[in-house]
Amino acid sequence: MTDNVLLVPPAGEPTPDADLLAGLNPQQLEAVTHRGQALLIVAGAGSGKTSVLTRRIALLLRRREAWPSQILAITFTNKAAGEMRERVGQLVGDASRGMWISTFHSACVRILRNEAQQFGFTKAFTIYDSGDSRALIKRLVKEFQADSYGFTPAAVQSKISKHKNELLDAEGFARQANLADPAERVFSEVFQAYQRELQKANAFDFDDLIGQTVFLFRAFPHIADVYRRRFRHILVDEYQDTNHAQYALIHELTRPVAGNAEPYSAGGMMIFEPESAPELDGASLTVVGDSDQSIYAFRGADIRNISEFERDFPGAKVVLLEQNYRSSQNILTAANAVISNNFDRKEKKLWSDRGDGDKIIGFTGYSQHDEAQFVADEIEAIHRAGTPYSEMAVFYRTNSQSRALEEIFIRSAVPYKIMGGTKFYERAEIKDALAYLVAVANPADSMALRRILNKPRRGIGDVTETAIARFADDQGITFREALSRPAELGVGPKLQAAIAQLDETLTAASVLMLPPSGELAPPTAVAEGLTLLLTQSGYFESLRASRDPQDEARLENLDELVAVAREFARNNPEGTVIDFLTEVALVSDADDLDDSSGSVSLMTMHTAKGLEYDAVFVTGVEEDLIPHRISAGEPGGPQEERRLFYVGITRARKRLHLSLAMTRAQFGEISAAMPSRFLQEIPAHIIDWRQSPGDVNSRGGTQSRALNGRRPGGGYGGSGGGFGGSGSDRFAPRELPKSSLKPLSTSMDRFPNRVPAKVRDNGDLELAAGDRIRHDDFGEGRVDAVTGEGAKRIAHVRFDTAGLKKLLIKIAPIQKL
DNA sequence: TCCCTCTAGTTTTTT
DNA sequence: ACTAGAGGGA
Repeated sequence: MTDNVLLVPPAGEPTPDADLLAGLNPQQLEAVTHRGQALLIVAGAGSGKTSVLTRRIALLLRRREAWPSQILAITFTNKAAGEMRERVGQLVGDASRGMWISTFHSACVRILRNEAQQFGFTKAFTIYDSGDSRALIKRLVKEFQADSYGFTPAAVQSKISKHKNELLDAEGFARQANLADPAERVFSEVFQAYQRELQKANAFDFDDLIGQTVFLFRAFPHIADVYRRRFRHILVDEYQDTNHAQYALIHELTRPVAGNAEPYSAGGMMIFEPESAPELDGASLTVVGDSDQSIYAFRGADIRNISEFERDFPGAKVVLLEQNYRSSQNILTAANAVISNNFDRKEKKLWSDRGDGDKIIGFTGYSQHDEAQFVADEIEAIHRAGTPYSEMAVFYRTNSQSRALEEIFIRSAVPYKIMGGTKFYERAEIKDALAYLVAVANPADSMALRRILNKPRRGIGDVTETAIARFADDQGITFREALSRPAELGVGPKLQAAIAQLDETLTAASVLMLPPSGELAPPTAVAEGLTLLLTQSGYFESLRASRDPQDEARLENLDELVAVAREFARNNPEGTVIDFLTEVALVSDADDLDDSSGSVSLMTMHTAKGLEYDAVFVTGVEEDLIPHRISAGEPGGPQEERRLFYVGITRARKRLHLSLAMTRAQFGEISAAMPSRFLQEIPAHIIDWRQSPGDVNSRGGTQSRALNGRRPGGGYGGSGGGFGGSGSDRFAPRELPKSSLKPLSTSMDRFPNRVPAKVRDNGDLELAAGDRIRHDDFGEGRVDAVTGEGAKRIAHVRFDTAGLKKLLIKIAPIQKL
């Protein structure tokens, strides 16, 4: 550690801090100014917790209660960390430099890089993302024939992850495992082999980053003490989503420091203690959270961490923030009504003084595309009324739901951006390129080497790969070292040449990116090294020569990656390959949100946590989706789903739309969907149904199972819920027309907005203002105007019946008349 | 070793 | 509906 490690804050006149306390309500004020060992801020959605957290930090700095280097703030995403850093910076300026504001994972990486050599790793360790560890586990499952015990790689991976989150490592598991059970024994073997491979590859998986840090602290108390002395104020955001390992980490860090320390070395730096060092109190801990927003139990988050905080930290102060500054009252009423159905929760009611606001808008589509069309139309209408696209978001439960939305958005020329889904860094070509970098930065990582061995095609297959691995084993050298001795591998001359070529390429890149000790690589080294690797390996060339049209996009993606590397160099002039790889490994979906892009954001409700928008669309509000089918069987599942829905609702500032479809295609099959039970938990009078489930039922002529199964004894409109139609259209079961008994398939043909699987291409169809056109779904209309260029030309069409629409000329199902 | 065809599983959420 | 992976043939 190179930063200041002062124990006593510097003396000095406190700077006026009235601005930091201005505009806070009494509870917020308390949360900002309370001083003590432990503080729990129970912050309902939209209650200004980020503001409270940043002001609390700013006040500590402004009043000279702490050096920046004594502050550790943990957030859930890198984006949240960046935002917090910026906001603290705005309040106190340069004084904010030197703070650690990061995610659990980033903070642990930083610690591990300092201390890795203490337990058999090097500073250059790599981080395996889930895909990497899955690949490794897959190999091991095969090797140990664990599949014959019913273990899939996915199952093994999640089991290992669960244990690690509980701080049970491979050895620990083996010690307490029931070895009489062959399945358990084979799992234990795979677990141990997995851990050995990681260690051999000088790599950590995501869970290890946290778990190994805790083990490090427990095994080497003097190292832990370094960090305990350093961090005097620890703040944790989204505390309800911490898992056991993270909880343990916080506990380790907030432990008091024992006296009489010996001189010791840490992070390569000698630190001397006076003989009779006084015992030091544990760091002051502030956690912020809301158990109603706990949505990560599936990955080990333990709600008890927050619900039992007061027991864990006796004397803790608890502050409750209930006033909501984000949403209008109707939205909050809906949110409160929904969440109050969860039993076993502390009563908490959000309230707002901003008035009722608009009603919640409901819509039921015939199909998912119909639903998507409603969303697109509504977005256009709101946009025309003056709300920028970037202030709108569409949420869904599962990533696969984004497809239908995307198809309709493209056709309707709604600018959108999908967060998550197939992530940039998970694309095969990007992973390949990164594997090249890893192969240089961390030669111990044979996984990376195996990945690039035959990319591009070099004629190196399974047989040759095994030969290399065996040679390495026999000689007691690494996989990487084996590559530099091709002649001894016992493979043909062609293969020898190919291997030698790869070896040369890696060596050349290594010279460029990792100059001999002491020397600093130039900032551009990473981008240049990457280009060199991809060029000299023939990777670029093979893509360019390919006839596969997708390879063009892959080339573009790689260009993008090189650009990312350049950008990284600009922001981190001293950043190494390792730093670059670390950053890339730890970015998440929520991180690359670009608010200035002028696009509507599409994302899962999980990704939406912590964000807010003027207008929010929660789509697919159906049984089996939210709550998701799989959650039904899990203890606490439906309750967690309800919290997830609650999170979705509370993201909206002014306008909330809840939509669903009568039918939904999944696995290529169309099936009927039922309205979600959560819909009925919202008071009927605050929902304005543009088209209620009842409307669709009677008008569309489908006898929907959706409504059959749901009818409570007293019919709809009973206590506190139900699907009121808009006005006179109110749904009444007895009004169902006879035609409603038609088979589903017949009426299905009439469902509007079916989207063909293949994208249509109108070539360079020319349209001008005044032209008449016909659209497959919307009928005839007149072109008002044409905007945009080339493939992105957009026709603004006034349809005779369907009204104003924007269409992407190239792909819209239209004909000129 | 590569390429083609067939099959099976997929879609819960993620640092 | 789609895709990754397996398996068989060149």
